[in-house]
Amino acid sequence: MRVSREQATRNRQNVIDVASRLFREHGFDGIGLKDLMKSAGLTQGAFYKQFASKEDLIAQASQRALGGSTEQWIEATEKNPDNPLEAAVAFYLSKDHQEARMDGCPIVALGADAARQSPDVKASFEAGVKAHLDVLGQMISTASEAEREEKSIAILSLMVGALTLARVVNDPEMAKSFLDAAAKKVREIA
Amino acid sequence: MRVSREQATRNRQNVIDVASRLFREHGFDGIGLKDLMKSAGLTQGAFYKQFASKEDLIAQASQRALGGSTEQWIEATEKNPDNPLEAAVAFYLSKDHQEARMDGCPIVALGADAARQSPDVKASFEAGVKAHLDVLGQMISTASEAEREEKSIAILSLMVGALTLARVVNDPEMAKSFLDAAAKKVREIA
DNA sequence: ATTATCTATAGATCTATAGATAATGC
DNA sequence: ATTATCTATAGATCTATAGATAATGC
Repeated sequence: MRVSREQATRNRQNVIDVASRLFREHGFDGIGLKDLMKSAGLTQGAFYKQFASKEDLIAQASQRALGGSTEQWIEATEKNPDNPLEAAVAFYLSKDHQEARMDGCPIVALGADAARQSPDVKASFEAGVKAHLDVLGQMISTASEAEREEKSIAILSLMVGALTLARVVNDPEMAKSFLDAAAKKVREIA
Repeated sequence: MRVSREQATRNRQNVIDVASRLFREHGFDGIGLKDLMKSAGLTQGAFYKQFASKEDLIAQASQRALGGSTEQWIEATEKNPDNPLEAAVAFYLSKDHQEARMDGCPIVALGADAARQSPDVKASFEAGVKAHLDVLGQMISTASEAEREEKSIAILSLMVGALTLARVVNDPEMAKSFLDAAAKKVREIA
């Protein structure tokens, strides 16, 4: 039954990956450790050798999710170096992203949940939001540093808010109008 | 034990009110029916004579919360008829609102939760979001109807996103910078 | 007679722990 | 000898239901 330390590390990383996706899909309270470990190909009993508590996993999975999200922004930048912001808008404010909660932005998928969590979990989100703002800041050409920061905050807020609104309504056309209106304003701000 | 029909109606309304607040505080999955009914001064056994299921209450409490939120926007308008948008910004993008999850905007407090719920619950949110946009639209002086709608969407998105970001970080100064940057951009958009 | 609420409970699920097992790593 | 994972379980909590109770409303 015992596996090598290397395999145990891989297992732990896999649990964090799986959790970062399942939490985004079902919320922190919407998925239990039994189902979560099963999705990672293990049983519930293996959990507590790897993590101190469910909250510990929540903090680590949040960090992982935010890191992956920052990575997505950077990839968008690299895909279109001449107009990185346009590339970011195209992926973030898209129907695909709206429907792909499990692989999408964790700030939107788990923002309301995170606001109720411990400082440890919020620390994961704080670091992730900072990283997002840094990446966004590099996409903006502006005069002063203060203006760069303000614009980054406004653009991230606009995009997070629009995707949130798009996901809480039933009507697909209304959702699209939220994403489109936000995209237009992002371009005006930048 | 039995109470009058009038009292039963009052009890049901009270349960919906209490739920609309406790759900915002703890999330739909973060509070059980036992604690919820206890907070309303009843026992769990009384629940199913009043509601078909927990999901039924979630839909009704969401509708109540969104309605109350729209009401807050209208009150802000009435408090400062000369500059209603400034009044709305002052209450929505404030430290008080950031800290008052239980009585604040349900789109921010429950947006991520609502995205995972049934069409019935999303219908409550959709109607509420529409009402918010209508109230916001009346605060904006603009040339065309299309522009009014786009601006309303952008402003609501910006405010929802900024409050979400403010609530997921630990650092109070960072939170304040999110609210302030959003307030500045809302003024520029309107 | 009806019914709003109560107490009690069924059956499922939750987090966390205990002890067994078997492979690793010294 | 150590330990990663397993099965099994404790104890709490979850949604939902059943049956008793007592006040309403006909």
